[in-house]
Amino acid sequence: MTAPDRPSFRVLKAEFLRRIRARVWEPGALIPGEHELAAEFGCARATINRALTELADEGVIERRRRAGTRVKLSPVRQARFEIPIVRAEVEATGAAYRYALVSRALGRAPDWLRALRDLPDDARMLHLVCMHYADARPFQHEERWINIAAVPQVEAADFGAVGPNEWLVQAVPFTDAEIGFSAAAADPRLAEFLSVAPGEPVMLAERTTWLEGQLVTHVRLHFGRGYRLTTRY
Amino acid sequence: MTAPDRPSFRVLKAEFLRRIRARVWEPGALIPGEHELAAEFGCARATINRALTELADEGVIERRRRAGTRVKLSPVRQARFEIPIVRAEVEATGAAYRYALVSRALGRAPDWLRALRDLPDDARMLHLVCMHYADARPFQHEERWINIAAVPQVEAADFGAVGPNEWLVQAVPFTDAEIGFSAAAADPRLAEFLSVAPGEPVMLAERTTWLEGQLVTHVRLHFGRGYRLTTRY
DNA sequence: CAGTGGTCTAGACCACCGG
DNA sequence: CGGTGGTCTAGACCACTGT
Repeated sequence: MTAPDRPSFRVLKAEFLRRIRARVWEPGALIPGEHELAAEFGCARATINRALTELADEGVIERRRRAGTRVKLSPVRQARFEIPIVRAEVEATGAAYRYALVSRALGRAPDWLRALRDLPDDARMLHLVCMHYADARPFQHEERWINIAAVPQVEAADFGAVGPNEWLVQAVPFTDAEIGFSAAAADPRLAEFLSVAPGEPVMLAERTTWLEGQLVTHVRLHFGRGYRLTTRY
Repeated sequence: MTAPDRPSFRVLKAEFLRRIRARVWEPGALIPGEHELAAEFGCARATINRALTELADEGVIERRRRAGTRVKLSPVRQARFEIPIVRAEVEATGAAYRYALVSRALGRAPDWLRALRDLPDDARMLHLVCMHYADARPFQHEERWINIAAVPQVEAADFGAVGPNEWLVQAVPFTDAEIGFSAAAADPRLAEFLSVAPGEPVMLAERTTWLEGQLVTHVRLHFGRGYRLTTRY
């Protein structure tokens, strides 16, 4: 007989998951408290807590003070997608990345954007349109507004060589963001940029980012044919 | 003067993020070790560790034993999307959920699926087509294959009342999964199901799930007009 | 108001890995 | 080899909330 080691939190997580899968702990049921589990496994409560906290974070169980821990009835599965900068995304496919600036203009925020993000009437924005290519193939069309009040130094950047995405990442890193993906039809202008047929379906990502509550940028990204957002979970 | 409280790990996370944003800790640079930070903030090393571990988990910093902790050069931002079951997704919008089975048939796996997921030639599958509605509006068209070898009891289910998604979640919970989103054009048959124009862009999700390495199910989900996958991060 | 989970501590041991 | 982060412990205090 080998004396069983004290279990690590990974072992505990796996065991708890096994019990849930095996219906030892049924959906909706209360599972034993942390003290009880610590006694059962002969480990510290903190170790049990770490395992359960991570399972809760993953959406498998639900924990509430006083009420205890329950197996979720309908587990909310979560998928994590990495949102890299375009250059990295293109280069990861083995293709050469090329960037081109289409237009650059200063002006007021368009009405829809002011309404969407609650901007002042006179908010000055830098409006950029650019293209990203994988080898010679159009990869992504980018239309972006940057809030000059939030990033004053952007006026000095010309974006001829470096794309606004990369520029912003190094100038204003680690912002809060909201992103949405949908399917859109390529209008004739966009179709030409992306070398697709007019009306062809393309993936559209819209992202807004803030720093300390102030809008930094809003961008509409249309992807070329065949783009697929994928992950395991 | 009030004596400053010992900082919580949340406070520490915020402070570390502030230092990174403010370039006190520059991209690529080594940050102080845990012992040093614990001394600076007058708290336990475990508290520092929790804050840094979470930041590493979020892709902001990179940690390696012996080498220390560095601010990531190109932060890989991650977005988390919740993947609920259809019923919950529809009901969350305030609409009434309705489900309808279109067809149910036993047979072999189609060639493309056998090739895609490396199934044996004679793998027997249950093929299902069904629709999900939000009030009277088509919400999602579902075409699914279920591996009978993995879920033998599926042969007894008729799916007239309960959709295969919900049935599987309660029969085979917590599987591994791969999911991909793309934009597709509605073919005439699909367009009719979804009440969209033929050729209109719709979001397509393809998901494959396994249990202990064995394929459980593969499903193609086409969403109705206006579907949007969205999150903050 | 009592019992649950959430957090922190001070210390310890150890795996890893760069020099 | 030695210093870093990774993990665990035994205990403590506390916030929250169901009864």
